[in-house]
Amino acid sequence: MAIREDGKETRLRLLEAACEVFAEKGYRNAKVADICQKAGANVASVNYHFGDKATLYVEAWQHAFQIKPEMDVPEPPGMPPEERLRLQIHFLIQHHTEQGAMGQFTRLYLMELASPTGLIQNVWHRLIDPRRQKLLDVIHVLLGGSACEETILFCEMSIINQCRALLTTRPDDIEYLLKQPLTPDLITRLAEHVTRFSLAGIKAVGQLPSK
Amino acid sequence: MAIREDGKETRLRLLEAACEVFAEKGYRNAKVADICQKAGANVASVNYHFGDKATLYVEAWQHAFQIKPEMDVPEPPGMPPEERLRLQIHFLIQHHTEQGAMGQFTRLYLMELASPTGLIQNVWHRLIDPRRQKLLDVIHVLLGGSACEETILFCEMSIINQCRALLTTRPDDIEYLLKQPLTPDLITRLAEHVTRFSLAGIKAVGQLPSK
DNA sequence: GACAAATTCAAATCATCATTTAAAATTGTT
DNA sequence: AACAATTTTAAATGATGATTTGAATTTGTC
Repeated sequence: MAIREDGKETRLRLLEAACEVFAEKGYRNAKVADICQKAGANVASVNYHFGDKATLYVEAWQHAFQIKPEMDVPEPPGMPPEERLRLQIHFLIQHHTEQGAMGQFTRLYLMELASPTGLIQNVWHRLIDPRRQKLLDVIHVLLGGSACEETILFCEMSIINQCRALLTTRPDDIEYLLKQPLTPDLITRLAEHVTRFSLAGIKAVGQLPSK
Repeated sequence: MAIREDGKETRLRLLEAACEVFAEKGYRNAKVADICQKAGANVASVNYHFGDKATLYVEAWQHAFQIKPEMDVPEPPGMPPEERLRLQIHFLIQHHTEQGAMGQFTRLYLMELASPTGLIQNVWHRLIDPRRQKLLDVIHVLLGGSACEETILFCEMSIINQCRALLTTRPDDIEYLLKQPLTPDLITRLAEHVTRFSLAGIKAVGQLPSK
């Protein structure tokens, strides 16, 4: 019986192409044809290897997450919470312009946050919740421990939504809003701004009596 | 020569239905058929009265903005900048769940911010810039006057993107993220959070040496 | 009431994509 | 080399939605 292995290569190329295209366009706007072309494969290959576009999306997610080790934000023990928050924010904001697996995953992640497909419900908890928990932990510490859960979650929203913007807004519009070209340096400054802005925000809402 | 006027009524119903549907679904996900059904008109009427979906979108924008007077955030003279910022934030966040013309325009506006169509470039400046300028003014004052333009624009992004989230995130996801049902009361608390968070953020980045 | 212009309507057409099909090509095994 | 399972391919099919068409219908004017 013949057990060919060459199909697995195509499958892999499809996964990688899918990551790129989904990360750039989002699920809805990504065309199966584009993915196949980028992968150098026939349109029918998506159906052959994955069944349909939705399944390809889910598998692309899982594939992008394979590189998990380098995905994690480094957190040396003893690092002050302010610094941990800074790292997480820079991580979210900067990686979306980065080449490589890490940037790709971040783009995929923020894209799903921006316009959720609901297709990865199962995958989501396993992949995202641990990362989310880290952010919540830092916020919790920064709030001073006495804050109610709602406050923590509100702060999380404030931070995530500031970070999301870079992804969900067209580059043209960002340049129009900020009145300057979107350089890596600008992104760094923006990350720094979001950090300071959010640190102060957290401290401020932490001083209120919790409900 | 006959000059019938009854067509104008249909045109108006189409505009109002278009506002609602576009505001709810965004340009891409809004179906011409849905708009027509809501307006009680035939599908062909969009073509007859407006030419195509894109033109209908632009005209819906202009229509939604007709109610301009009540659109403006009230700003009694002598009101402290903190209070002016609070009003603007509550305005942005709360109106998107509100009935009526004001809420509709806010939804349309935030929806275009969330996924820009690029169709209303011409309309945008005339309609949005004055409103945007008000927010920038308040931020400028709160920053203490010595801040560079980039800082002002960064703060604007921070605030707008916090407000956008409520619109660009599916209600289900908001409830999941915040772990509670999305009631008007929750929205009020969220608006209050964004206000405090942002006020502190602005004050903090205003104390840095400007570049 | 009859006419002409304006408006509505149901159905047809187009365009865009995802998905399926069935034939052709390739690979591993003998 | 021959064969069978696997993979690729071009072309067909389907589904969804926007747009167009041309025949009714309605309205204002005479």
